[in-house]
Amino acid sequence: MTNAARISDAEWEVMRVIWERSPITANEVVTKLSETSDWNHRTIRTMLNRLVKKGALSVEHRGKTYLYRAAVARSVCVRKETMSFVDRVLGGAVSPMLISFVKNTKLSPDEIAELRKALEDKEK
Amino acid sequence: MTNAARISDAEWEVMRVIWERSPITANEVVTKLSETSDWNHRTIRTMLNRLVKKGALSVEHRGKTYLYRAAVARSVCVRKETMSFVDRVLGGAVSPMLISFVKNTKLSPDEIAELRKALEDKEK
DNA sequence: TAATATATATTACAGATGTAATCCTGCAGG
DNA sequence: CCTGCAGGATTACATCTGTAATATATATTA
Repeated sequence: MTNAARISDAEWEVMRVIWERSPITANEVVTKLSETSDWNHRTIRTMLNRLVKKGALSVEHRGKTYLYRAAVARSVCVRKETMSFVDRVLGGAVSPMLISFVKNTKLSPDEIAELRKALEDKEK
Repeated sequence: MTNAARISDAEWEVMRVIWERSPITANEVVTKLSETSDWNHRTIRTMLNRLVKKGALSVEHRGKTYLYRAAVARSVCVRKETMSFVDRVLGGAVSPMLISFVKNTKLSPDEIAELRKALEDKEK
């Protein structure tokens, strides 16, 4: 799927579950999402169908049930959404956002170290 | 406006112009946006109206024209959108995004320095 | 003063989204 | 063998969004 359709807010919720444990049945998705949301199972099925139609998921007939699996890489979708976010909300300016996040987010020592290293590599 | 309605993608474009130079007339918004988009002026007016209805803008009758000004602070909206983005797309995990951005974004030496400084402050 | 230009107000309309309800169908149980 | 149930397929429906078109009011100009 080179140019996947846009994934909506609610659909991201579903995709995150599927990226975490793919392949997965509709029922498993419903069960998993019940822990964190109060969507009706019909609603979840609707989103699964739409995601298939959008090409973000693929289905495989497995007995009486379908098996869903992600058809687009999480990293690709994340990157795309991030770019869109940076353009739309920040007007394309990435570094103010980075600085603001570094200042306002709790980061572990490891994460700080990794960021420093990335910056050093960059400076060369 | 404590809890403003959601600002849509296209509306962000308009809001960015208004935050930059508020108060501003509809015409000035149209002119400004013509530089970067090819929206019909009708379209822009529609968005201005919707933004007023949403409480994101306020209007003041000034002669034959209206003067628009932002009714919500940019920083508040940016923060809100950012939080929503981090939750939805990253599942709440900020640092992988930061690292990925540092690695993949062109940053000026000044920006790098500022980031390093923010990290140092953090380490204490 | 009537026509024209300009700005605002109202209406339109299709596709996306959130949120399901209803219909259909094959398998398991009585 | 018939029936209800678990799942999938189809349909629903109000809002929101993108993208304007049409209508109306007002100000300026001939």
